[in-house]
Amino acid sequence: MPVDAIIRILIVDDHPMMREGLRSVLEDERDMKVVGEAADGVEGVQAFHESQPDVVLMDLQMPRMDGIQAIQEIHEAAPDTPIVVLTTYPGDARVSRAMTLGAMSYLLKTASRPDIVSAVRSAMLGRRHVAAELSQDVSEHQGMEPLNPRELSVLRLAAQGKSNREIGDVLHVAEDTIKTRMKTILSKLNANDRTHAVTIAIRRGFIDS
Amino acid sequence: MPVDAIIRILIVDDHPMMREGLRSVLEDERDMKVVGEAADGVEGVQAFHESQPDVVLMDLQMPRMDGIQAIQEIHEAAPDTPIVVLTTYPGDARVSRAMTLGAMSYLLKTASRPDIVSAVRSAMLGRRHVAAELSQDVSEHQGMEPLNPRELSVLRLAAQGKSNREIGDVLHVAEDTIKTRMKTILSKLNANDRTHAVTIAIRRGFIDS
DNA sequence: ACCCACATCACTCTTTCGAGGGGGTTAGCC
DNA sequence: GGCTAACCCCCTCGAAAGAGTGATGTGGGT
Repeated sequence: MPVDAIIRILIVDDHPMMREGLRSVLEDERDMKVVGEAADGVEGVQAFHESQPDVVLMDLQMPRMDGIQAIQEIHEAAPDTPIVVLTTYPGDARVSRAMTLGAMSYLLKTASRPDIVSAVRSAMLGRRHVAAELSQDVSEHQGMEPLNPRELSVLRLAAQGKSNREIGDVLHVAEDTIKTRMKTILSKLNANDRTHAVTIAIRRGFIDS
Repeated sequence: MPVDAIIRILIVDDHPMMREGLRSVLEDERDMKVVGEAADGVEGVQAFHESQPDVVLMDLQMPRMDGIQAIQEIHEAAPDTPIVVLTTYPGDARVSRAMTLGAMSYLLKTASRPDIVSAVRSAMLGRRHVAAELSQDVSEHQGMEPLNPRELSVLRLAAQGKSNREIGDVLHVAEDTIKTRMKTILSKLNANDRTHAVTIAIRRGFIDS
């Protein structure tokens, strides 16, 4: 560890201009240095091992491996390295997942220069932080049961315009089983019908469109 | 017009780091100058009138006034000023709309430094351009009839979990009318059912989630 | 005047949904 | 052994949805 405690940072984001902006802002700080950049999750994990940063700035929504999985892999390899998520809002479900899987902070891309800098510093001190705009939304939904994997499969197929019968065929179970699942889904998401359920699930980040 | 033909640029994007990156990249070019920045559509239109740029770099998906509307207003005020859209992919419908309303080029945020610089230069020369990843998707759907305003209203209400009867009540028409509309929607979007239609419409950018 | 896109409504018929009940099996946890 | 979670299945029934077909009105263009 260097005496001057320079904070070594890895940036993972698939937008070159965003990386450019982050690099420029962070390197303006005397005690920060960007030691690596990556454009997707796979590159990110690899770059992490190569550059051994003190902090990782990570986007979600990237090609190949998404940020969630990259967070998981990096966190497993180095549980003490703080990961700061910096992304456009993808729904409370993804925020919760990211935080559960080891993210230290969660910022929106609308964050200003000081927001970013101070998030990195706070993360180095082990302080967890979630952007105010998010924390409300996340806490609103906390306590609600999340959808389990089976329910997610059913909902994804429903989103593709499949009937309960067709979903049953795909998943090799009876149509009645799908009906039961669908009822649970509607109840968990507080949805009026399957169409509403899909809308909610997309908005909240349970499934992709 | 200055003798050296300096290209004066306005950046409109709600992500400060993205603006920072763009500014840094563009100002590296000898003949380019960023003369204004704005964080939403309202600010963007205002900044346009104040700074009178030669080119506008515009994000869609912004608070207050979105990029589509801002493009429209700027294009009405100054039809000769090229507008370069720079955004994450919001579906072919929005690309088409942006281009129709006066955008000169359409880039993805995954665009690299040279992509951006050359897009600005091309735009100055009046060359229309759409990122390759998009043009395929857009041309695939071109020729297909787009949804008209009434159909959009119906679909939006369906996405909220309303039945045909309820949609009819809201729009003050008979349930049968909604059924007819819904059939047209399903046919236009090539959807199996209303749930599928909503998924497709969100993906393609006809409606928001 | 004619065409045409848009909007509205009606009637029949079949299928699917979703609400409401009722079961049952594994597997792991303490 | 109890307990819970995640699965799976069955039945009824009324309310929707969606396919098919046809009709009327209206405003804008040419």
